[in-house]
Formats: sequence, C-alpha cells, structure tokens
Amino acid sequence: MSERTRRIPEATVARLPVYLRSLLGLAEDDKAATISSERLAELAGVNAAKVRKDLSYLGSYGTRGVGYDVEYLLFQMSRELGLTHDWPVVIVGVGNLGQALANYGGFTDRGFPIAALVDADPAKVGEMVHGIAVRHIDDLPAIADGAGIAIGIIATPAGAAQEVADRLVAAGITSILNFAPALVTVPAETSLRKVDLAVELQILSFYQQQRAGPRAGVTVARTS
Amino acid sequence: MSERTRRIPEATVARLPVYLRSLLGLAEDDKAATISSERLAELAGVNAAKVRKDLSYLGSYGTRGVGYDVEYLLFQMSRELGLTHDWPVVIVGVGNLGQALANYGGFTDRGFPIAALVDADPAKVGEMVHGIAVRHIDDLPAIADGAGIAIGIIATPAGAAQEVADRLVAAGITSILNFAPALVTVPAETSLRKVDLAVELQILSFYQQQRAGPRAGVTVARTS
DNA sequence: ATGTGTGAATCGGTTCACAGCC
DNA sequence: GGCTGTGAACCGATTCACACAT
Repeated sequence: MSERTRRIPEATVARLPVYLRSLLGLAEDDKAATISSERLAELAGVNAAKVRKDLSYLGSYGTRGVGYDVEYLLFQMSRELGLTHDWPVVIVGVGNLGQALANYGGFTDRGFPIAALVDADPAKVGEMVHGIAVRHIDDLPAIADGAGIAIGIIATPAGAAQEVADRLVAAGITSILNFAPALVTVPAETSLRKVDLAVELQILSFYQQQRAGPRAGVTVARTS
Repeated sequence: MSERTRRIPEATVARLPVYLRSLLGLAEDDKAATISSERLAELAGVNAAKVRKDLSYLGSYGTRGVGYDVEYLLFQMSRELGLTHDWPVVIVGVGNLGQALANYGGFTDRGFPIAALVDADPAKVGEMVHGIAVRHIDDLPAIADGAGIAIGIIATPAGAAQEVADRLVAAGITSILNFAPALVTVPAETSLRKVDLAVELQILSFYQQQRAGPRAGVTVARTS
C-alpha cells in the first residue's frame, strides 16, 4: 500500500491501541525482534487477517515469510496514534468519578497527564485532589490555553454535560471524553467519545436475561 | 414483524438503553402520551429510520400516523433489557477505580445494586467502602451464590484481570464488565464487555493528531 | 516453506424510499 | 396528511483465499 493512502478506517483506529498495548506487554521474556500477524492477533484477541489488514493501512511494514519488526511497529503505531508526546487533559467535575479518574494512575502513565481539574461548585474550588488544586470552570479558557490542553473529560452529572461540552469547545478543546450518562453534541471538528457505565450494564443485563430464557421466573432469575 | 422474530442485532441492543434513558428523561414537562420516531431520534442522537428499525425488532409497538405510546414503549424496553428486576453486582478490586465505582451512585440507582466488594489483598479485607465490608476474593463462590450475583465488574490492575475473570466464571457469574486494560477471554456462554479508558484517550489522540496535520510541530502540537 | 499484502466475497448494519395503516 | 414498518440499496468492515516476496 502506498504511502499516500491516508484514510484509516475507524474500526482499525480503535484497534491500534490494543495492538500497541499487546506489543508493549510482551516485554523482555519473549521479545523476539519480530512478530507474526498470527501471534499479534492472539495477544490482541482478534484474528490474523484483521491484524494484517489493519497494519497494512499504516503502510507495508511487514516482511513476507518473516513477520513484523516489533520495534519498528511500535514506533510507527505510536507515531500514528500521536503518542510521541503527551496530551495534557482536563477533568471537569470532581465528584466521585472525577476524583477517581484523577487518582487512577492509568492516564498519566500512558501519556495523558492530568493538567487541571475544574468544577462548577465554588465549594470545591481550591480543594486538592491528586496533588492538583481544583479550579473554577469559568477559568477554563485560561487553563486550557496555559496548559496546552487538548482533551477534556466530562465527569459531571448528566444534567451538566452539554453545558460543559459547550464550554470545553469554547475553550478551544477539540477532543472530549464523556462519562456523563447524557447525549452531548459537539461541532463536527470536535471528536467525542463516550463511556457510559449504565449502558454497559444494561447491555449485559439484556444478554443475561436472554440466557435465562424468556420465561425464567418473574422474581429473580437464578441459574444455580 | 411477528412475535417470533427473536434475534435483536447487537447494534440495536446497544442503543436500547439510550432510547430508554431518552424516554425517562422527557419526564413531566412535555410528557405527551405518544412520541414519534423523529422526536425519539433527536433525543437519542440517531436518525429516525434507525429508531424505527430498532423498535421494529421489539415488535410492532407503534401506531401509523401517530407514533409510539411512551409508557408502553418504556415497559417493553425495560422488559426486553431485563430491567424489571435488579441485578446485583460484585466489584472485584477496591483500588481507586473500584472504590469510585462503589461510591458512584449511578449503578445502584439504575437497578444494579452493589451486593459485594472483593479484593485479593488481605489488608483490604474488612475495610468499609460505601457501607460495604470488603471480602476476600476466595469467598467469591459463596458470595455470588448467597447474594444472587449475576454481574461481575473487574476493577483490578491489568495483570490480575484474567485470573479474576476465571474466578468470576468459576463462581457461576455469566456477565462481566472489564475495566482492566488487558485482554481477557471467557467461555462462549459468558458475556464480556470492556471499558478501556486508555484506549479511548488514544483514539482521541489519533484524531487530534490527525487534525493537527501530519507535520504540525514535532514538539507539541498547539492550535492556538 | 513461511507469512505478508490485498483483491474478492461476505456480512452486519445503516439509510432510503415507499407501501400500508391510522 | 402523517408516521410507522420494512423490503431494497448501500456502505463499512470482516473474512477468505491466494499471489507474491523472502
């Protein structure tokens, strides 16, 4: 595939981080210089054809009869994902979820340092969370600009989500991750992803219910 | 569509909770007895054709020229999603994330009461979180059975995720929500969904990077 | 002999467009 | 006239299968 084929399918983009993690995970122990699509597929939990197709969108980085050079692949995928530098994030809403996200090391470790915490509640402003002073959401533009923030995380109640999204956009933030259980809309130039815990549980509930059988006790479905 | 068309597409299942929430959200103020696919689509952030197709899988609950009866739709969707009764959950791992999830009201409110918290660390056993005593993971089978738990939430570090999943399955739990940034595999009869925060951020990073342009400063990409 | 890269076939899901019923 | 229900057309993504490079 030529170097000028620059439209990576969305589904592929969503898998690149998984491949990246898989490769990082096989550190030391069996870090051969090279890896086959078969093996990477196994590590990532997909099939080999998908791996090859996905990687082919990045360019022809494999060698027929051999496989992919692990280091080179790591480099190319990191570059493609924009992970060669940090992306500071701001978390909006320091309730339970917001604080947990702030304290959850997983972000900072992976190149997404928490640059700021903001909240609309004046009572929370000044509070220290994870060593960061909570600031007022009105300061967003200044904060975003000063800290070079590109990503905003919405961790507010549902009712505030759209308003917060609007403020993030107004502050020049073009990537948003929404944890609030609410629909938010953003301009086309802004990326929006959502994580909805209740929805995930309800999906599980559906299949659980399904398995229990259409008529499996009106009270509580128990399998045991 | 006949009553015997019982295979709802996965994509539809994933949207039902959103429709449900949309309907619940339009409480009081403009709670007309009936709603059009157009209006529901707007509330849910999809298009009308999709709403109609999705709802048609549940049966023909609409009235041509009129729309869908809101109450009846709510009832049917709740029933279909298995939300007519609670589904107790167990959270495995009471680190930052696990504790936040426990304290986050969103679950209990929506019919997923936290019935138990477990951890592998003996030092954490006995600790109270959200009014619940943490128990040892070895007790899972007894806990799951006693409390009628159907859903397990993995909130451990990546390294423990597969082991925990195996134990949940062994304890008879057939629905799992995995927050650990790791691949876990489960038997075919078990439902597994994953929420991976780092992956979400990396996907945002990709598009952010994309927007910044292939050559937009090797140091830090700033738009302003 | 091995394992990539990729056209072709297939599949699940979305959108269109309109017939059918209120 | 208005809005649902649904075949048909369409589209993105997955899988197949094999030519091709090492």
